[in-house]
Amino acid sequence: MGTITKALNLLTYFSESTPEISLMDFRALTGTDKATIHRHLTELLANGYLEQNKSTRKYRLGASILRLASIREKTFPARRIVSQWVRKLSEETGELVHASVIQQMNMSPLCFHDAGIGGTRVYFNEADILPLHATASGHAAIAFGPPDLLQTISRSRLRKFTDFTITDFEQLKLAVERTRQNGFAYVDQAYEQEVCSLAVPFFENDRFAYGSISIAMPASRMRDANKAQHVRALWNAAENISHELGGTIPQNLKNLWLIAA
Amino acid sequence: MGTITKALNLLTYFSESTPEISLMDFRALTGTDKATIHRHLTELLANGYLEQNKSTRKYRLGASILRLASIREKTFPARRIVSQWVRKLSEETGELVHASVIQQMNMSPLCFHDAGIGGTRVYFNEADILPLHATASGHAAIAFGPPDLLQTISRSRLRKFTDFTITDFEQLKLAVERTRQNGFAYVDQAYEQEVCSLAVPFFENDRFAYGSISIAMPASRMRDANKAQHVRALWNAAENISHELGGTIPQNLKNLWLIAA
DNA sequence: TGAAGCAGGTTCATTATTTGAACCTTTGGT
DNA sequence: ACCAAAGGTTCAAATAATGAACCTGCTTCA
Repeated sequence: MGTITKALNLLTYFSESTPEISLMDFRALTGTDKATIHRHLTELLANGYLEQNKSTRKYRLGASILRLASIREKTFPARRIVSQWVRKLSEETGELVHASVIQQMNMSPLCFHDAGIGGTRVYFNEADILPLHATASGHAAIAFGPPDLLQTISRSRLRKFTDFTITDFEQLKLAVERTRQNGFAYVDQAYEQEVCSLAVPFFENDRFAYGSISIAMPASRMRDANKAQHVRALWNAAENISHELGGTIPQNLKNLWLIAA
Repeated sequence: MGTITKALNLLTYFSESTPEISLMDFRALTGTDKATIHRHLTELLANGYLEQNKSTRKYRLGASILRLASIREKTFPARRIVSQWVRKLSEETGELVHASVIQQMNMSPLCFHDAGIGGTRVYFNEADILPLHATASGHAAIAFGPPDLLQTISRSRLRKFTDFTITDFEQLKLAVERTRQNGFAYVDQAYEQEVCSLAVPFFENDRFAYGSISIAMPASRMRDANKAQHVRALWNAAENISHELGGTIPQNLKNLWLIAA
């Protein structure tokens, strides 16, 4: 792991519940020597990726991040585009909907929306990163994303989150194959207990998925009838998102969708 | 300059007008060897700070930045707080208003708003970083911000932007002293031709300025009458912003404002 | 009040990582 | 099918990152 990654890794410890972190906190979190951490923090500070609370000396995320986020959204408004469809889908279905993009070995959430009609709610934290092997989002990404994803995953251990989590690579390959044939991913309680989810990929080019959009719901509310309905709604959203992102659904996948719908 | 800074520096080349950059572009921009740049880009890519356009192989800002920005705004909503006052001030005065935070040797813009009533408009690019010595924002920051700022500046050359730019450190010290005594900064066409600006600091603690809020206007529209009015409006905005950020205006500065108002 | 404890921050010799010239590979144009 | 240009990789040389030890300033408690 290079120095850059080590430094950037420090930023990932911030979250809604942990907005400020001290030097010693970082040492406890990372196990690295405090001199090293301090130098990394200083450099991040100098570049505006962190700010320091002058009285507590704790660090928080800095203003440079906002500047960059603003540039990205103005020039490649993936979040804005995706979020309107996520919201629409959530309001139509009454379930939690989220969209995530492929990042290395994980799915990084772009946005989510919970219309929250039902009595039980699925918890979702935008700051969390989702594993590829244990979520419908991830399966959709593996099935329709960059072809090297599967191979990359094969080199790492598959963490067990629940009793349903797939931890065997061959089984994962089967699940991915099923996803390819169905044109959507379905994962049942493999990441969180009592939560199952559906997902389909969206595209910013005409080759590999850029990310996926997913409906997560309490297992108790999942019926075959609404499952088919949800999948159709997801396909529709994915088509619109891909179009607005300047991408297209690959022909073979599109055919699948047309036949099934 | 450490490796981290070199890598993060690559991100600063992105802007609204340059949303995608290729490896060779980077080489031309930085002058560094392409192997080095490539490794840096790969590491930024792996951490989601960049994404790669699969067809052109060019790089663009990544989704991790959005995630971090979202966390920062949820836990320390400086931009949201500041932007409402910036907007209000712009609408009241009909001029361009912007707020920036102190970052190392520069001011990093948080947000701006241009009510655009006048025939001539001041151009403002959110992605640009403002020099401390040549802008009212900067003078306000030096005068009321961390005490080491002046010393840091003394070690670097003061770049000449226009014929009015202060390039002599002693002169800058005088201008800062004047700013301290007035309780606001006034800079006349020192950064851009025909643009002059007023600025006052705001605080997120009770010691040193966190940033400054500024009105920029065509030199032709600047009159002593509206200047006094603008300064009062800025003071009011700075007081409100500081309060919402959890900071307070230091007593000596507050006295100045009370007497002058 | 003053001594101890602790967190933040700094130094410097050691060590490991970054670096870039040269090389290989892929892509796009003619 | 070729060439040129850009993307990407390798490996010895050089430079920058590392962490134990040290310093400093703040808080706490006898």
